[in-house]
Amino acid sequence: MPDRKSKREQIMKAAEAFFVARRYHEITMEEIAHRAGVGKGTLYRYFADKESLFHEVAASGYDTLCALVTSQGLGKADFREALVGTCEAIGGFLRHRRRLWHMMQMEERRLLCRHGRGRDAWLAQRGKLQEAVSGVLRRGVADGCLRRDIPAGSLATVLMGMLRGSAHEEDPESRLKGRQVAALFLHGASAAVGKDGL
Amino acid sequence: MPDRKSKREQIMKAAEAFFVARRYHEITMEEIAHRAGVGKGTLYRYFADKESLFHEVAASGYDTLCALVTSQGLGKADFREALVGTCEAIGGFLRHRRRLWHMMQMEERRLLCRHGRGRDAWLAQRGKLQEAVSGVLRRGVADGCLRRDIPAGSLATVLMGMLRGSAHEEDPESRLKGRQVAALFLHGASAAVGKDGL
DNA sequence: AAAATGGAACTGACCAGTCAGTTCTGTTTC
DNA sequence: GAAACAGAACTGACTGGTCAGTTCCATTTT
Repeated sequence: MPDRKSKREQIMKAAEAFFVARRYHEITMEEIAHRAGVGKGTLYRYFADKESLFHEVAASGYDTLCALVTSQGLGKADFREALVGTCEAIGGFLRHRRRLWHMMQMEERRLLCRHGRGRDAWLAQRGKLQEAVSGVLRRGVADGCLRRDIPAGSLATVLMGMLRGSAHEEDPESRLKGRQVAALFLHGASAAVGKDGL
Repeated sequence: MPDRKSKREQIMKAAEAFFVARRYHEITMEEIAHRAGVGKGTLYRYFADKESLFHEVAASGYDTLCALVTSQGLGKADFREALVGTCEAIGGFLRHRRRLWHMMQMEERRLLCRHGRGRDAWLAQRGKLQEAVSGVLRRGVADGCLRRDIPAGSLATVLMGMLRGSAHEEDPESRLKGRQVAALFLHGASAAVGKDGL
């Protein structure tokens, strides 16, 4: 039945379910083991300790997110399509896996206070996402669609903030769609703008 | 010397210093007591337990933030000034007290998973901030400066996201000023915009 | 003197991580 | 094909340490 790799994933899945719902110190390894359907000792055959397990689950979120942006954003030929794709990809992730995102933030905070390999590896992964989004925007600059006075990196950070903000909205009615955020990002909230915007 | 109220603040200040730097379970009440220059027993004369202490520190962040927006944003007569003031106030807070903000996020997550008075009180406080920012924007709508097709509340959420995003930028060089974020919010990142933007 | 405090000592709950013993799986031998 | 074997994978009871919260009393403050 499940080979080694899939058992690892099975453990991570169980761990994620708990870690995203409660705080680190409120989760016991026993619970995780139980949910994963393995013995407690088995956890330690796959992960060095609780901290590593937490870290790996958090880090996996970046992998998912990067893959999404790469396929939905960088993959598109037209800049506007790429922008909307990026917004939809990131927005969807933030909406459906909000708690995982929060877990990533917690892990980030922990790592950034420290120094060394763990910190650098994390920053590298975060940088990859930043780079992917910036890549989409740089194409917009090259196409003459985006202003040149603000670096693409800064624009990317702001765009991601907008997406995070709008994903934060509880009420699905008043939550902006990816396309709307993209339009807002492009043309702003000023009144002097056509309805559709893109 | 210090009266009851100021000793309470002294404890909260010490607690904040620890809680923003490490995780909940990594902080001991003894450390906090020591840093605050009080006995461990005394902590429990001011706060019911560790959880309450954490909560009160986190909640105090919202008080500060609301006060800032009210004075720097809602206080201004002209909409554009109010917008810039709001951006600078929130941006400054997020930059200088980033870790406190993060602590607030953690507490929020904890409370939103639950039900009852704690949750409602927190949402009320968060609502006050949202309301303050929306208030500034509603004035913009009334003045005809802002588009009417998106509710002020949604615009406020997006604006706060932009501010959070730009405050997140480590490098002070490439970090956008409050005024720039305001301009970006108003007119977007599209190339068809004058340099200054406001 | 009454109230508040510092801080040491204590208690009981809790849990990460360990390890001796068990089960599973694949291989070799007869 | 079955018996014997090897060792990897797994298990869960156990241990040692930690820490929140309490209690107590000598000391300070009001």
